[in-house]
Amino acid sequence: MMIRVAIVDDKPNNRRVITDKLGRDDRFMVAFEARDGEDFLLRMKDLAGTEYPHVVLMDLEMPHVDGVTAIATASSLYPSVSFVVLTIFDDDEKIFKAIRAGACGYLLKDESGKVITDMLINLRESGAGPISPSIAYKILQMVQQPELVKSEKEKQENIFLLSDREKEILQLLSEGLEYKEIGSRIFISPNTVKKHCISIYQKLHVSGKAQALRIAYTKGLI
Amino acid sequence: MMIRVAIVDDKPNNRRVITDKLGRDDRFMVAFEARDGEDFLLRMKDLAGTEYPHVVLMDLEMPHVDGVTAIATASSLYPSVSFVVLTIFDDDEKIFKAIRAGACGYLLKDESGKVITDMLINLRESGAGPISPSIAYKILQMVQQPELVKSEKEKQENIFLLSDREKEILQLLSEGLEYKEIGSRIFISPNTVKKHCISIYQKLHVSGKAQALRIAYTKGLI
DNA sequence: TGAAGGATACTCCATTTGGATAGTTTTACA
DNA sequence: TGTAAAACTATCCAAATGGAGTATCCTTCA
Repeated sequence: MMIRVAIVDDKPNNRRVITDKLGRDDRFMVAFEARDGEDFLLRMKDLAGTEYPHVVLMDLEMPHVDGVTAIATASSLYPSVSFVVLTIFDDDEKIFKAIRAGACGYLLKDESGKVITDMLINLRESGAGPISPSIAYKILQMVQQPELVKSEKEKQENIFLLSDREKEILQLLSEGLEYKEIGSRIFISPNTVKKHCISIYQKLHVSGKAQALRIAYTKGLI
Repeated sequence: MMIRVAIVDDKPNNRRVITDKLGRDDRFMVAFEARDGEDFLLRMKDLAGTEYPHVVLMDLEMPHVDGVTAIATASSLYPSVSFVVLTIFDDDEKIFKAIRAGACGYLLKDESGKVITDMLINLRESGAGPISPSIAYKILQMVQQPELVKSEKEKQENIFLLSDREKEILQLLSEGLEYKEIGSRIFISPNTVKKHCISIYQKLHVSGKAQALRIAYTKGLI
């Protein structure tokens, strides 16, 4: 059975390129094209359940109703339809919003025709949504650090007026090295390492390794 | 420059297969092999920073110390090293745990040699971790169902199987208190505090306060 | 030119820590 | 109710740590 595909993109040229890529493969047929999210939702309303596309290739930035909104609406109304983002945008926020809206795949437009068709066939056979490798890695990072997006915690590296050497020692200290290990790593005497450590503790107004490391971690010194 | 790869798998035959796959490509060299997580952590300790592998291909189910624990420990201790899971397991929980532990990629063993080498080259060039397509889709679903991720989020804190008492001690240790101070704070003997600390170090597979605190901070244990 | 601060190196000393070993009590669970 | 796990206590020893003091060499800057 042929896979019915709908294409939603505001650029006629983009739609034509995708249609051509799929047209060379007789496992696909383009059910319809839409120029934006609103157009897509209206066309879906006119279809009977048996005419729904299996897959919708959806651009993101479009007039009237954008891709994320269209996916959020349509994935609820038509749960049997798979929504795959096909766009040039690869920033974290768009990826995140599209997935949360209900996209089951995310492809970049620079993927080759064969990669796209292969992944769509696989979607049909195994249910696994198609995802471009670079997008997959960004999604992995979202799982890795859920509250990451508030990046850019200002490194106040110099409020304690540590010298370069002292910052270097502090870094090595945080890696769990002992005086003698640090010494041999940067070619100075363990005694000197200790002297640096004591200076660091004084500048940080702490007494001991653990407290110094606490400040280092929480203030972003390392 | 060649990419140094370490291979961690308890089956000698698996290690040989991977070594062979990489051996045909002169962009790679196998830095060392290890038979389990414990073996891997011990071998890493003996290396100088310049000898660290760029990438570690890690199986998950292994005796002594499993892959997730090894990644959790080593990704804190050696932040410059990339950890890629290479396994036959594709169940959600293993994937989730490995990613949260610090894996930057997840490959299935049935990937061809070329796919693996291509993705490792790409990791080197773009920093994007290699992810098998079917795994990528499962990760996407994790983002889609945040409550699932959230309920398992607490497990992150327990991948090292610290007891409540040990977590309490670790918390106090991070505040820079000494054994006797911790003891009087929670009304136990300093000797007991020390015993707990040593147990913590064993469970975290580290030797010393600084390394334990590093893992505690970077893995969100405190 | 001379003061100030950084980096280096050393000594002496008391304290803290890591590691091993060997127990007892308490708690949890099957 | 028995057993396993966790929590607690204790002691010994070698190593690492922190604290203080002293000293030389170098660069920077007023």
